[in-house]
Amino acid sequence: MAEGSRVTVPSTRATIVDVARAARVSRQTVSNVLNRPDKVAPPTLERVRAEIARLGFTPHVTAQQLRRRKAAAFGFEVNPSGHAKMGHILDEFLVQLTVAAPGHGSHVMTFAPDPEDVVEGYRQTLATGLVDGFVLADTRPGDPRPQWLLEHDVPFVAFGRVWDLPDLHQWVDVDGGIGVRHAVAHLVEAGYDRIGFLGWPAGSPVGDDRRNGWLAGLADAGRTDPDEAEAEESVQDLDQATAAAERLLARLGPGSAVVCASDMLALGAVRAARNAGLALGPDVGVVGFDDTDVAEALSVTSIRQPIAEAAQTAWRMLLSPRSTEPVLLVPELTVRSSSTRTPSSAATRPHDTLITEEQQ
Amino acid sequence: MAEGSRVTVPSTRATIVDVARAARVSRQTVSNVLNRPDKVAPPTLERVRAEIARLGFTPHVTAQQLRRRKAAAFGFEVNPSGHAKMGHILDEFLVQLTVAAPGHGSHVMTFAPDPEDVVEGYRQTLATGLVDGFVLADTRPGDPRPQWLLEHDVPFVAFGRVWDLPDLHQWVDVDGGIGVRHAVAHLVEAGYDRIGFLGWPAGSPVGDDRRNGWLAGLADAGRTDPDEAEAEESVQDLDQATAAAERLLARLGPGSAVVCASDMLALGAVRAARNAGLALGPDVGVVGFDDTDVAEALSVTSIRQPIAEAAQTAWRMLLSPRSTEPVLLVPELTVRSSSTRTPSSAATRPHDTLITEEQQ
DNA sequence: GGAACGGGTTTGAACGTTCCAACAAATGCG
DNA sequence: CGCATTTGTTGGAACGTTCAAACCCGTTCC
Repeated sequence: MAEGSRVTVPSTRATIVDVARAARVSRQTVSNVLNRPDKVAPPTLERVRAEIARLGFTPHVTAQQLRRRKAAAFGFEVNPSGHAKMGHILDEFLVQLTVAAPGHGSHVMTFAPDPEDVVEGYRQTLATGLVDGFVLADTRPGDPRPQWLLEHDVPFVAFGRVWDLPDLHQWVDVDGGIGVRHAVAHLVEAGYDRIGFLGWPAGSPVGDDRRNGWLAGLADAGRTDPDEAEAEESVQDLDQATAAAERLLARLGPGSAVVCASDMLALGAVRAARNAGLALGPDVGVVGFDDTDVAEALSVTSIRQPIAEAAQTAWRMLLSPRSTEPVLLVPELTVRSSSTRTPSSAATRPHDTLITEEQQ
Repeated sequence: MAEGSRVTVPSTRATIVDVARAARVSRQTVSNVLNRPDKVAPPTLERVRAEIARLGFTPHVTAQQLRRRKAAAFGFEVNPSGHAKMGHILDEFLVQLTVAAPGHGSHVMTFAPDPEDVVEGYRQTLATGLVDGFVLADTRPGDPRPQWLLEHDVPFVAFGRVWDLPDLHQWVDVDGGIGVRHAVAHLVEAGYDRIGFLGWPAGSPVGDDRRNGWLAGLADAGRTDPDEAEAEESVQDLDQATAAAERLLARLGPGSAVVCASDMLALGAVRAARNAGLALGPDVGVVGFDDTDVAEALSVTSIRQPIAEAAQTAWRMLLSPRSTEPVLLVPELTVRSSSTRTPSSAATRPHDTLITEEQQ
């Protein structure tokens, strides 16, 4: 073993053997220091740790992956066309997943979908041994991925409900319905008379969820017969959304408010209010969804999904036994001037702990 | 696919030795089939390939990484707070980087910044052996990362100019200036009289770049004395942006147009036009930057950065020798009704190849 | 006082692949 | 025809780590 004679040139990274030699112990003891410190005698422990620090040794994760036969990494499929789909919620989710990863001793590997077959990208990625499993996002009814992963015994967790498999509990989602419900309560408390809903046509699970939250919110406030609602096909067609919001506001009358299923729809509502010569906040209340930069720029109150918490929950589920329950997180309301009736009440902070006000 | 049909118990994945045994050759020959097919006799090649297909063998990348002493993966630092900074350009860049990765035989690993020290996250990530280098984004003057990576001989490429190291050519960026310049030309051609600029205060490299593009565009059109410009501090404060746009439009007079340094500023310009009772397109032209969903929703013409191409270029630079030149990509203009003076000319497609019209 | 125990440490082997040197057979050359 | 060269293939070793079992030695137990 004359390999490490040249002490001066640290051209190559320090390995566990280098540390072992320096601390006058065997490789395995160094390994134990790192992985089972309780099994090592205190003096030895200290000596080895000193050498680790001195040599700046960091374990070679690739070698660990090979020997341990697990990657401690999970794959996340990015969607190249998803630009307009779920806003940028999924981008933020990926970021938060990455941020939370080290805390769970893991990593995130992104990969692109196979254009041919949905599951093929997953099969390939898994076969490389670079990941132990996957974090799914953008789950939808008819999604073949959960079924396939279950069949092949691949660990995974979904961000979004897994609609087709009621027995599968490995998912986190944000309870949009309760978010809207709280928004309605907030608008009632703020003093708006009637509270309408601007959403998407019935049929989409997410959209229906939010609409039901609106109905529940009205029921909470003792409104037995629902206020008006309008539905828009496209999130992008702002002109139609604006027109729908105009009709909605006309029917609701002055002093009313509109809860929207997205910030883009809220932008339509804001334009409708302007067109009708109504002041945003004092004359008409507007609440959006997702708390995007648009809502921030327009100073529109918006329902914010707790993405960081969702990412944490995802890791917890991934790394814990299958017995977990699904988790529905409660979104928070970022209150801005669009839901403030009077200038004086702008300073009044709601006491509901679920509602936070943005600090400027 | 009878890939792993129950010939034997396929509980464990097929390895290169399994293939070798089945094809009655040595491991090394199988390895050669995969890596240097030219060195293998045709009959053998065919036989081994058949077995590879039959057994559904995929090389274990982790083992390759260890033996080859390279990961064929690059790290990308995600920014948890960057939500509002560069729009969602960086999110899209990460996606496109991931999409292009397999074409270059590589992968992308995301990692979070170390809160303490900027380069520490890079040091750590590199030490694990999980990546060979990095793709930097969001470079700014004074950025310590390029210097450190150079000193430690770590391969990297930057998306965004590397300001402090003029001799470093390992970067791709989008030429915002020429994008604005083309936008000005487009507006001139569309028949707008005076063309203003709504941007950020002087001092930011990106903002100055775009403003200079505006000036260059005016010069192209033979305007020796520049039209009016306004600068806004914050991209988010839409009310101030709107007010600035109102002043700008008032000074420019009817039939003029405004080029904006961001889509959010363009939103301010759109509001200003509405407030002034001017029709967007016929009465006043507006062009935004980044072609976000806001621009799409408002039907605002916007300058789109060629992110997919930037990602491709980044990979090319990473995997080629250091001798490459830096690359400045030319953005495209997505033309919408906000820069169309007359209804008839809406159908007219500009002949400039750099300008594309969105197909609906 | 020998056997059983147990904490602490070491050694051999393995994870799945590629590098490297060696080798056998076929080919070229003088 | 003998020898050098090429072509195709092979086996040993190594990448850096952890698993599994063995080992050493001081205690405890009957």
